[in-house]
Amino acid sequence: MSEPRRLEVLRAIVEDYVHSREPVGSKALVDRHGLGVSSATIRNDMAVLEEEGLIAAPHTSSGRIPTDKGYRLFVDRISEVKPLSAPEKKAIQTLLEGADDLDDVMDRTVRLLAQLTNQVAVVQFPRVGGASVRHIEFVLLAPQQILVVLIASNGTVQQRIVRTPAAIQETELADLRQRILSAVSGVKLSALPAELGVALSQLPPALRAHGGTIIRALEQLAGLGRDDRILLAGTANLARSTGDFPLSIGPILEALEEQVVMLRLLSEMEYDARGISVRIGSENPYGGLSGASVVATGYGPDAGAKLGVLGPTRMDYPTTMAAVRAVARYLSRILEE
Amino acid sequence: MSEPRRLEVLRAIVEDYVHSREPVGSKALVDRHGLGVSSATIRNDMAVLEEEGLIAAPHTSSGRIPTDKGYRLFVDRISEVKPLSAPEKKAIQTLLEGADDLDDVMDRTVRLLAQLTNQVAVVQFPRVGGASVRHIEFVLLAPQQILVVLIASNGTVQQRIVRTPAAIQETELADLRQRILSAVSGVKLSALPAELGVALSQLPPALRAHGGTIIRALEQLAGLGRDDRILLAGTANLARSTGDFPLSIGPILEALEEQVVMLRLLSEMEYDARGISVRIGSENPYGGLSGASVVATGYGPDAGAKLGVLGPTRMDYPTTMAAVRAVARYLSRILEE
DNA sequence: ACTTGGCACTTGGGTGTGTCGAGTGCTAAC
DNA sequence: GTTAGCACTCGACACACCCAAGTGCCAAGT
Repeated sequence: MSEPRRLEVLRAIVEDYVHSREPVGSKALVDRHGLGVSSATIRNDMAVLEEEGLIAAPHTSSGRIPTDKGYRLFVDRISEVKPLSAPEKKAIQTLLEGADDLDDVMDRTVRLLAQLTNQVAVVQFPRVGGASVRHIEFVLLAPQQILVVLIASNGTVQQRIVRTPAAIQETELADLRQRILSAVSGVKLSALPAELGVALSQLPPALRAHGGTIIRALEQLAGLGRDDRILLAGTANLARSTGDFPLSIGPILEALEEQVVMLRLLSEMEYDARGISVRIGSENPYGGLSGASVVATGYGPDAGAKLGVLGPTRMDYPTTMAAVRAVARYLSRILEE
Repeated sequence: MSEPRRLEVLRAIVEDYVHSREPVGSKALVDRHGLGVSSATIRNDMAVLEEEGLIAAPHTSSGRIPTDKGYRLFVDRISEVKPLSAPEKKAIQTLLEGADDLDDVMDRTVRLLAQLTNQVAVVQFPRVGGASVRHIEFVLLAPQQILVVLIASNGTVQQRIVRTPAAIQETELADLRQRILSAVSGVKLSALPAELGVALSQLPPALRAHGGTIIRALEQLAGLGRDDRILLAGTANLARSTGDFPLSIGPILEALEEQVVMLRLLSEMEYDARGISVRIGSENPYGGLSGASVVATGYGPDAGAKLGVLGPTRMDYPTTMAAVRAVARYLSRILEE
């Protein structure tokens, strides 16, 4: 009863189950995969695998299906990420290169990923934390209304309209802009709040009141910037695989809709040597997502922003992982320019 | 066999079916609703209603369910929009007033609507077409890179970064801004392209090249503004009512994901005297949405932007219509300030 | 001209039974 | 450590059956 063969059996079970959706028995295994042993031997192997908690039988004397633990072992030790085909790579590249806007790039990416994997795709907007301040602009819209614009070095633009308690002069505003801009130009967005605090304390008292209002707005722009936005695509793919999910897909849709949940989910993933993170079924922190798996990875300069897909536990991990990795790479490259 | 009673029967069938989900029979009708006649009479009425295509029997000798046509008659002639309860109104108001940002308002609105109706809520961002130009700003980010910002009177801000073929001076840019702004300040966004064309032709030749680049960007900002964005909430509500939809919910999720489809859908709705538009089942143009009904209305100054909910044909129309109308009103009021 | 009671008929759903096939676990032999 | 064989277990399916709900229609009543 050799160890390598047992792993081979597990791999075969996973692969068969993934594309038949049905419990797989010992006989079917020896038929489909040319293992050089008889079904009885496989049965013995399967008994051991079951004892180890890697596979389970839905009911007495039916075939076996992989457990979450079984998938985990499969992903970690058995499977190999299989590279995408050349035409696929080509398609990814041309599609992403055709985008003009950052919004457009992200939109195309998420759709592409959904289509490629036939699952729900999730991408998080690039984090602005690593970017720095490129420009700041204040525009007086009305005596007590100021448009505050913050442009980051990665091309993202944040804006917000604030009301000031008292009227402010155009010249006064220009002065403020000059002072604040010179204080924070080139500063990393993550360090912006601190620098703004310093800048505020150095303002002449006459400018303090309005300066405070504006600086608070800037802090918000830097903080809750675009990096807390996520994009979804392919939710319809969930419906196709009804039955793959133990419960209904309701809780999953709920989770997807709650950006906060998804953000936490993505940020909590840990990355293995291959740079891809997989959360399988019950490994997911949020209860509604047991029965679902998440395959994600980081992208961009410091891999700070995340992107990934969500699908049934019974998913084709090698292909999915390949697609996720490939899309992340191409996206990183596009964003670099 | 009086006409009024037949309508009463139809109403009773719709109401019963809506909250029992089961075909309703003649006996159950006389029991639950105190119609002063026997079940045999009701049967005769139902036979007529069936002949008129207002109700149908799923199989021989089972109860009847309303057809799309039946719902239509119900909505048009029988039902009354029932006002929301005072606490509900209060809740809407306080929730919406707590928002600070336009984005925040829209986000709260769509969630609110989903929760109120237990269905999928859709809101379209306010149209900018009716709004006018409040301010224009050009920011020189790099010698050949200009940030173009367009602020509309309704508070929406559009921005875009354009590259110019040749370097441009700060002073030159300020001059351009001055000329263009004075030409289009206060102009309706819908009329902006025309006015920009005039402005361009009046520019001194030296400014033409850069001016053209910038003006093209402005045109785009005015055109494909925020009004083509929609927000969704409550998709999980679809899952709860599996079985209400003849097919799977897949096509519906697909349609919801395609902003273009939803935008067309919303814009094509026609509004009756009550100002609320209802599309029932097969009345929907897009095939994937047969089996679903849409209740929508306009909001904002000229009711140009739309908002509504999507749910199973078997929905509680009076309550849903009331909720949609109420939310639209409160939203309009909030946006006015 | 409606309304009503009565009755025969239809049908989906639930239940119980029997059969079939896939699959297991175990034991004894190789 | 592997294999063949065998008894056993279930789920899935088909079939028969009955029941309750409901209809359609007819003849009688108002």
